[in-house]
Amino acid sequence: MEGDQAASANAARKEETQARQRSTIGFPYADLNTAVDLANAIHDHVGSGDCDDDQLAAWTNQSVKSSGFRTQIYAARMFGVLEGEGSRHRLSELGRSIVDPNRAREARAKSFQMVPLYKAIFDGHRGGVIPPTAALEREMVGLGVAEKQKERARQVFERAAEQAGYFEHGRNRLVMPGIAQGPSREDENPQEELHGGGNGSGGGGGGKEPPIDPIIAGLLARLPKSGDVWPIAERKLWLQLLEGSFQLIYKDAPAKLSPPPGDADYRKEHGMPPNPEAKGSIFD
DNA sequence: TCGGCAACGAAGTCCCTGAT
DNA sequence: ATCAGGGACTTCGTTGCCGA
Repeated sequence: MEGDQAASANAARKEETQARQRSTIGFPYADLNTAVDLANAIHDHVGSGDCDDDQLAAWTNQSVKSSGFRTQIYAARMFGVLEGEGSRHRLSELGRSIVDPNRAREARAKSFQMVPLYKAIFDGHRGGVIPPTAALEREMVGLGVAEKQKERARQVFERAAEQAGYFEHGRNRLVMPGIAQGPSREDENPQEELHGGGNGSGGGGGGKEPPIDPIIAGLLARLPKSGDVWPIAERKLWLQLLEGSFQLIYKDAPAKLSPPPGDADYRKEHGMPPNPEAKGSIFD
């Protein structure tokens, strides 16, 4: 009996474990101000030198073992403010800028875009209006945030955007704060500059528009090679994500100019031959 | 000496709860 | 509803042991 109970407990536990989802895109669980606080603590005590967990925890009145402290360290590294190996920490170049009142504004703006999730959202809504809460959370899930973390991710995102100055033109608009734009390479891709580069598909911020939106690039990167096995269900999911991304990235034509024609209507209107394969949606 | 494997610890992540 | 913090869990890299 006890064996049965243990077995069912194990089964339940396994089920629970399988339900547990991990995010596939990086985002911090603590906001930008938290990262700046850690940076200030290091700057105040050792300047550009390094310190260890114990010291940093003591300076910020925390316990090394608390998960809160670890979350903050992780966030500070993700914002590109701190760097180091293991339990040693020091200010990164960006961290040194962020504790300098003359450069803090620019550094905060750059830090915000060090986070892959935030950069993807920023690039996806450049010059446009960000969607309301529920839609924004859905978008985050689409970008790789775990379903159960979407709310927390959105909350931290909003705080960080506020703290980095991206909401200066209203909370529904993500606008890079006005800073003197130099020709430096760091402006074009701060993430590569400070982390020795990722694998490139998400890059392309800064002055120029990227040739392909990072969201689309991310989806393309997940496309299996020709000849690989790719189940129908997964293909549909991929196409749905692509469709959602298009809605997110591209503006629709003004209603007056473009009534929503069906494929047949559209072809007729534009003098094209009828599509022999037309059977409704691409998802059919 | 080398390769396989298990144990262990650190880092990263998720979830829950109490406070505001 | 949101925030803050702690506990618990998963993942991954390292280390040590053992047999070939």
